[in-house]
Amino acid sequence: MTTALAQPPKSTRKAKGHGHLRRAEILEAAQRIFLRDGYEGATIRKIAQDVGVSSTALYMHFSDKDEMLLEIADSAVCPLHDIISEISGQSLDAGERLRLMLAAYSRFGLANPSAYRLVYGSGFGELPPARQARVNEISSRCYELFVEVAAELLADGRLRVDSADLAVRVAWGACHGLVMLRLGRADMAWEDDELLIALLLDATLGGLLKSRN
Amino acid sequence: MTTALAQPPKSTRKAKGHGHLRRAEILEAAQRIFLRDGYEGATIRKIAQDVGVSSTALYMHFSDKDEMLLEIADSAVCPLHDIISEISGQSLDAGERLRLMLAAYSRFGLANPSAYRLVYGSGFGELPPARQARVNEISSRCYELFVEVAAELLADGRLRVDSADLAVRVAWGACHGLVMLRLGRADMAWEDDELLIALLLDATLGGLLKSRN
Amino acid sequence: MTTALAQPPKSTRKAKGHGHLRRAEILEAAQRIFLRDGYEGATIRKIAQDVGVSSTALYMHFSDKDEMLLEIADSAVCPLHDIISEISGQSLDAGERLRLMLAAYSRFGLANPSAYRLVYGSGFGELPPARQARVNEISSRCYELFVEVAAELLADGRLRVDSADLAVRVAWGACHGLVMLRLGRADMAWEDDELLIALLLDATLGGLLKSRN
Amino acid sequence: MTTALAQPPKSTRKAKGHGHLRRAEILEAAQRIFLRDGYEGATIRKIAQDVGVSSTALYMHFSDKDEMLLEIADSAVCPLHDIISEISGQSLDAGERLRLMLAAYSRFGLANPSAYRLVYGSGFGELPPARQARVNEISSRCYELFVEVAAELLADGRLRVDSADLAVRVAWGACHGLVMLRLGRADMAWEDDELLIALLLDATLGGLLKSRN
DNA sequence: TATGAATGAGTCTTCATTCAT
DNA sequence: CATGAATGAAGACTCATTCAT
Repeated sequence: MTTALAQPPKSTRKAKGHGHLRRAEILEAAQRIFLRDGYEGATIRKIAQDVGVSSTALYMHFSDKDEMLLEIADSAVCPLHDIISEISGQSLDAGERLRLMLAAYSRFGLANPSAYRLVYGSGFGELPPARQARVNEISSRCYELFVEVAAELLADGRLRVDSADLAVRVAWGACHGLVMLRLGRADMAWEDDELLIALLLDATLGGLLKSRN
Repeated sequence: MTTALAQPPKSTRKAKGHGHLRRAEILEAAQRIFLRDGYEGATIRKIAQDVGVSSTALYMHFSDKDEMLLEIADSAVCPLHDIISEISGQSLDAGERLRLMLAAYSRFGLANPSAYRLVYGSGFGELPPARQARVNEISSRCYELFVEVAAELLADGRLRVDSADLAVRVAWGACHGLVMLRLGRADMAWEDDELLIALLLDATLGGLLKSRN
Repeated sequence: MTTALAQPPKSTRKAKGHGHLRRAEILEAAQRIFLRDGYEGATIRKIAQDVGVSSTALYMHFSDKDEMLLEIADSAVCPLHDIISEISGQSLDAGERLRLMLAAYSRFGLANPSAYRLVYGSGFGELPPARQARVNEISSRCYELFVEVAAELLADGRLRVDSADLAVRVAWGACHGLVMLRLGRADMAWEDDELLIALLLDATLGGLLKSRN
Repeated sequence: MTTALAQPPKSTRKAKGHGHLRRAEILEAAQRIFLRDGYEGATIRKIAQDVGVSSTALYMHFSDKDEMLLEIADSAVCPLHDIISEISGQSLDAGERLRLMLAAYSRFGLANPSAYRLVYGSGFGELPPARQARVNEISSRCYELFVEVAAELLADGRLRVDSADLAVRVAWGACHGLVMLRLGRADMAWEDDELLIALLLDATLGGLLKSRN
């Protein structure tokens, strides 16, 4: 998948010792902090200090705090999209494909809590509307892949509901919820992740798809 | 359900000549604002102004902004807990009971976005650990009701898995995810809420419970 | 003249030694600095420091930097308006009255450089448009008094031009220019102020008014 | 008119392969921006960007932002000085000449608000004293031309006052004021500029000069 | 019990300027 | 001659919190 945002200017790597600084370094730190402290909690100063430069320096590479968020969100889901997209292209039974995609999605969420939260965990007015819209757009990219497969299933008469969107939202929602709960309630003792995923997908997809015979 | 914190001295009459003011009044305003403007957006001053007192006055009743949050979270889920608890007490088939409880839970989330978010939407380190722990405790109260019923089902051999906890987490997770997605992605066109809930529960519980015969 | 803005809350004069602080004190300092350093140069911090309080403290009394400007401007011209208004009410020949009013206006400008500049010296985009509008409104108050008299003269057929506005603008402009030049070019050696004023008014009004016979 | 500062090395060809860049180009852009956005609004970065070079590059030609200002002020009044100087050289009646010069001066101010303001609108401590002195010097250049003619008139016994300086200051002041008012109060509805100028000069010079008979 | 006044730390952002290259 | 990267100081403003009263 190609991303409009994730193209750092590949600037000449200057002498490290001198404190010259590149986008990537900033992004890295920013991601860490964004994900640790949330959007409001991630202040320019914290990020700058974490990188070891002045706050002003960040403005050389990003015009805005929001621009950083966007780029981080973007690069955070890129791998996820790639994984799912790859599965989506395999020549497997559509039902199986959807299952694998959702499993991969959930697995990614569990394995990359901060990235996941950044993209899929917002949406409650913590972001200025314009930015939220762009995050939404990013977060929709996987959704669209899901819908493609679901549409295939619908066409084959294998969906128990009459809308690919509806089916996907339910399944996606279920995965999303499990991931969020699992990540958010670290205080609970949780089963093995794979078991959770399998169980959830068995249950959900079992109810959504007609069994092939 | 009884709540440790929410016991305002209902005796004192309001509109006392001097503007004497009680916890409850403040909480009420605070809740309104917390739920409207989010955690960061709810400033002490806004709340104080809304109640009609000085910011200082709030500190006479609450030691902290966070203490208010906690109490609000507490009172926000009280009704939810009551509803679910009530269902839990009905003499219905356990499977049906669980379904109704989960449906009521989801319905409440969809109908009370801010309250829901306040209690179930945190958990990513945005709160100081001690506070998060208390929110978790609050958020666990419904979970426990769910587990009770699931335990019943397990005892009756009607669970497809060998753990009431496991089953509940999957089902709860699914509901949680759908609610969060639905609330967070206002930009998407969504089906009728009842349809979503029904579909989700059909699918999920269908996979989790053995069909009674 | 009554002024909407200039009504400080007469707050109880707290123990001076304690650092309690009133509007008036702030205004005083703000005026000094506004007038010394211009609108852009008058920073909240400078003012606060000058008063001896934190920057935050200023926001207790004024919602805005602009609000301070406005209030200062307002109170700065109040006396001027009063003086001119008083002359305007005297039972003198209209021509003489106009002359006295303009003379008083010029005299005031020369005697109160900072106040004069604050109100009459802006207008080149240094202020945000909304504030400029309000300053303009303030600065128009004397203008209107001038026009009243000029209208009288016009009605009496004593104006060489057919518009009271036109006449006033020319005369006012001339006074304004002399004041600004005199104040702005401290490096030049200037004659006695009264001589300047007299000369200017002789010349200007001589050309604007028909000589009474 | 010759200017000490404005002598760019006209030899170097533009569009030199490497983007070599000369004072003149920078000044040009700087002037445009200074005049459009005012002193505070004209930032080094804007100018640099407008020219198409890095901000750093400007410091190779000017030591300071203020140095640029000075040079711009200088070149901004050059045309004005030229016009007035030209009139001053015509073989006309001295009274008429003065009138034409003042009219041209006023016309220029009205037609070039920012340039006018830059040179004649300062003088209230917004500039560091050293800079102000240099601006004053620039702004005095027209004044001197005025005085020359007034001296002629004085020698011919045609001045109603006994000082050429005095007469000029009054007349100049009047013009200055009308221009400033006209430019600064865009909110007022103004008559035709020529009418204003004519009226002002009729009145002022009428009072200053003895009528030739 | 309540308050008006005050504060210090913090928010994002912009500026003129400099340094090593 | 020119630059990209960086900086320190400053801009207005807001926050939760704390005094003395």
